[in-house]
Amino acid sequence: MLDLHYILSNLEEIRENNQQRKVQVDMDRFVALAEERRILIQDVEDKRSRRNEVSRLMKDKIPQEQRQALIEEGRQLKDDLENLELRMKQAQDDLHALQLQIPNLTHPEAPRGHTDEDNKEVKRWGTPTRFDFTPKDHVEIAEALGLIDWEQASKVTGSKFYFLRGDAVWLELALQQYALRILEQEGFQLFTTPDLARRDILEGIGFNPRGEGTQIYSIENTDLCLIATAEITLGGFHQDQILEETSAPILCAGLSHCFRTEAGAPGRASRGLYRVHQFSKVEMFAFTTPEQSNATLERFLAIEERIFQGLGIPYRVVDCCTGDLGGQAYRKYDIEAWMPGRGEGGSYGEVTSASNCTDYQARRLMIRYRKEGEKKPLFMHTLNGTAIAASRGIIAVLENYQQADGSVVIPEALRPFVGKDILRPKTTPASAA
RNA sequence: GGAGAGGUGGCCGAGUGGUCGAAGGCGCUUGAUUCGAAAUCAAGUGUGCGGGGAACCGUACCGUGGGUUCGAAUCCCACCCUCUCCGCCA
Repeated sequence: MLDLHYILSNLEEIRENNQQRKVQVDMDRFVALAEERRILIQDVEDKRSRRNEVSRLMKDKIPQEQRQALIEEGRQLKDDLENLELRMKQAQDDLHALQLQIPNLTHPEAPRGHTDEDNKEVKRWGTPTRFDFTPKDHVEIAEALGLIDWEQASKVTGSKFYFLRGDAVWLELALQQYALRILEQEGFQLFTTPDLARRDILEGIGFNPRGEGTQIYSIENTDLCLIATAEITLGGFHQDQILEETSAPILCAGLSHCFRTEAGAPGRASRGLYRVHQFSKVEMFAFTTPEQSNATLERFLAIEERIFQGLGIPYRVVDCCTGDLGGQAYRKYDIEAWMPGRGEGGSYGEVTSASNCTDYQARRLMIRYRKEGEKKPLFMHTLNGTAIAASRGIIAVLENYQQADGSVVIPEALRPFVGKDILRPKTTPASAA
């Protein structure tokens, strides 16, 4: 959410930005509602002021006649207020709803464009893995190794769910541990977070849990939702707090499950683990001062690169264009890992995403800090970035490290956590079914 | 899940209808004292919203949402959360 007064005094900039970001908001209506709200607030406060005055007069001993007149006036004020307050609240709610639709401002260097095809590749690391055999995709590899069960999952939960089994369990835990170890070294506080959060936290972070096409599962008869990312719980952690400037940047790493309905995201390049309803993820989150946030985004990207370089997985970095930023982000970098089994002859697939949300989330969640010499508390900046999404990490490992005989070599960095160097197809038929 | 107690400012804690944005204490800031510090003394010290160039003025906020009343931190109702005991359970 952007600041109301900033919007009103920079209308042209906002209109232009909305257009760049492919978001349509009726700004004329916004301005009209803002004015209506202002007038109603003024009316309401005038009435309240008189009401307080009347009650102040009445606490002293006064002639019965005067008292009766004041009581009458008080009753009248009460009726008037009831009506005015209702209209004020309506105007406020309507304005707020529109305000939420207005996307964040955009970093001046973010590429302009409409779709992810306009994202700008800023870096490549490694070269796409070459094989002297025809590489398989992770679904086939996992099948041969007995690592993922889709069929039984479909009975239990329906499509786009899975059971990891056998060594895939170690692999998933290994990826999490590997990432968490690095983040601890980088000075992050580690968390495992709730997998659910209240609706207003989701909304504060910028998710819309209601309505058609929502990505969010809701829990019936409660105000809780399954989280789509630990960004939600970590960001909500400091809601309504005023923090010390000296504590910034606050770096948090959270492990959680992530749940996504994936409404309206069919087929395409979403085979296997690529797009699923549930996965586990280690997420980075930062609360920073405004001066720190740009550098912190670069730092997040550097950490993500460290993680994928450590795994020896080739990747490229893209600077996301205006149309692909989402509402909250001021700037966003994605890492796309090389996935040999993806598409025809392999392609890069998104594995991380790091965003600087500036004060957009903090304003909604009231996360502030006190700056030396400033009277008013200021909004913090928030950033989030993927350390490792286990599901896509598994894809990248299986596909890049597959061998001609169907086995998969475990990347050096993961071996201490997996407890083995190589995953081999079972030579004897699996007895457990 | 059952019984009881409770949720007040950065923290502790008083307050049962108007004199309460709220006593007192701690903390913090500034000043006095001191060579300096501690101790002591004095003053200040919440947030949002509206207006204003500003000083400031108005308004709201005592877990959340409703209600009673001319007037609610205070009375009533519902919900949420915390603590203690019991039950259940990983």
